[in-house]
Amino acid sequence: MLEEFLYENRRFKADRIFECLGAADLEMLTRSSVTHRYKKGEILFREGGIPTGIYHVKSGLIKKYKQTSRGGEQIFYVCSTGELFGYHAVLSDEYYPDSAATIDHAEISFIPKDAFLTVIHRSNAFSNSLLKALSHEFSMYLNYINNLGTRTVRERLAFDLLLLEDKFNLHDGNVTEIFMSRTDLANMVGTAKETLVRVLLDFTNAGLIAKTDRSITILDRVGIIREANLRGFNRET
Amino acid sequence: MLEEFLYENRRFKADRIFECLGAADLEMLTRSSVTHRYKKGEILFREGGIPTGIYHVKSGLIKKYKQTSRGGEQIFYVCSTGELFGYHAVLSDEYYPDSAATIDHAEISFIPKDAFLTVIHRSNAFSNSLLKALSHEFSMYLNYINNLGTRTVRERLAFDLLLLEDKFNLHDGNVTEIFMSRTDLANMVGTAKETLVRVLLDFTNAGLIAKTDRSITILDRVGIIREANLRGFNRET
DNA sequence: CGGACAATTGAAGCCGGTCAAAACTGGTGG
DNA sequence: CCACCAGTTTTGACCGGCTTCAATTGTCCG
Repeated sequence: MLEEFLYENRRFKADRIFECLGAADLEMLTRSSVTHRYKKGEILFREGGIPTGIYHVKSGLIKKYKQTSRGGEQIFYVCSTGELFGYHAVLSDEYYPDSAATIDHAEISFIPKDAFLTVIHRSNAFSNSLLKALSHEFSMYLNYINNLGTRTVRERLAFDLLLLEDKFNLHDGNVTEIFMSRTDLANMVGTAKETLVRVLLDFTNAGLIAKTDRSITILDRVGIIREANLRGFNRET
Repeated sequence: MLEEFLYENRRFKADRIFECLGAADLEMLTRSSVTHRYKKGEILFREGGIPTGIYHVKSGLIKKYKQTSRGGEQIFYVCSTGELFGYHAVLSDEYYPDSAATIDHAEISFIPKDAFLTVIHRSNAFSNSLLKALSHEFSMYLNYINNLGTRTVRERLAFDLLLLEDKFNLHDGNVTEIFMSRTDLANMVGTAKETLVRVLLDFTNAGLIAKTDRSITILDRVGIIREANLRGFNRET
């Protein structure tokens, strides 16, 4: 049931979305795309900016966030290898409603807006595939909202650690170290840095995790799941 | 800027979505739809249920909500006249991720899944129109998440009152009374009934609103906007 | 070896949740 | 028409999770 939930938290895997495309369309996309390397903390786009294309994560993690009134940032999603992002604004033909930045070194492809839209207008199958994917995404955000509105910091942190472990795991099957600054993690959980640190200490003392300054490793997965208190989270028949 | 935000909070207006349809497709939808009257509190569909079609609000208000772990409900959207709902689950071909119930008496049309999907597969223009609408919806939910995660109960309540006034206003241009139970309102703001009542009292004492038991009227719109503290809410250049 | 930044710890205070009980409302049947 | 009941709204009191402010320690890097 946790696995099921983590699955729900993966958005557009490019492979899956693109697989309904014919060879010509697929080539058009790949041919017009450009790949770049980014350093930690580079901003790909900002709230209010004009979208010019969509992004495809080759490696690394990307945080999607929104500015808060007090100057902080609220991270509401983390993209990992294979995921697409930045497509909402292109599709709705509006300004970006959020910002995106790298959490760490990353390699990202950029597909220009025109190519993307052309393919959409050409292929109804692609449109429908996107529709399905977008609709699915909603249930994910609903869970997020539920999470944010009804759970304690402790529960949310436990949950986010599981989620991040999953995201970081995608690189290779063995390492389960979570590299993320305390600030980013706090912004993701939706709490103050100080509170985050204290709960992390709790978890460490309870033997649930180990933290080596800039990385966190889950030692007792079952224990963390217990802390996340996922009862009644998803649809329970 | 508030207006702009309220605009963002309107989802699928059926008229706008359907206007790209040809006569044949449009007729197929209207012909196969059925309209019913519902009493207050009737449930249209539940979390985990199997979707069989989409809904179109003729009159009345509908709450969309998710069950919380402690048996409460978290309202994350209110549909008013003209809006469509229940389409996400149909599009993504999954179980309902949320529930929908009437807030008051309502009249609602039901369009069977098959008819809806047939039209989608037939019309690329319709698919693309939906894509655009769905994508737009995301920015709305992002704002909602931002709201929930970073603002006080007081601010959220003020904001939700403005939003509800807008929703209730759709019936006719003059009345701006908000009919909603304290419980529903609390669930919408994301707080306890008791807290909600206290803040409402505050607002009343400050002359911002008037409450006659089951209804609330905004007296000082500017004052409420100030309480909502919308600075830096949306994209600010 | 500093200097800047990140992480940690401490202490105080408030927002908001929870529990419990009273006041009020509308609806119902005698 | 009135008394009563069930559900909702309101008020009161208490407590605890989190935020905030401030200061200290730790760490990376030029």
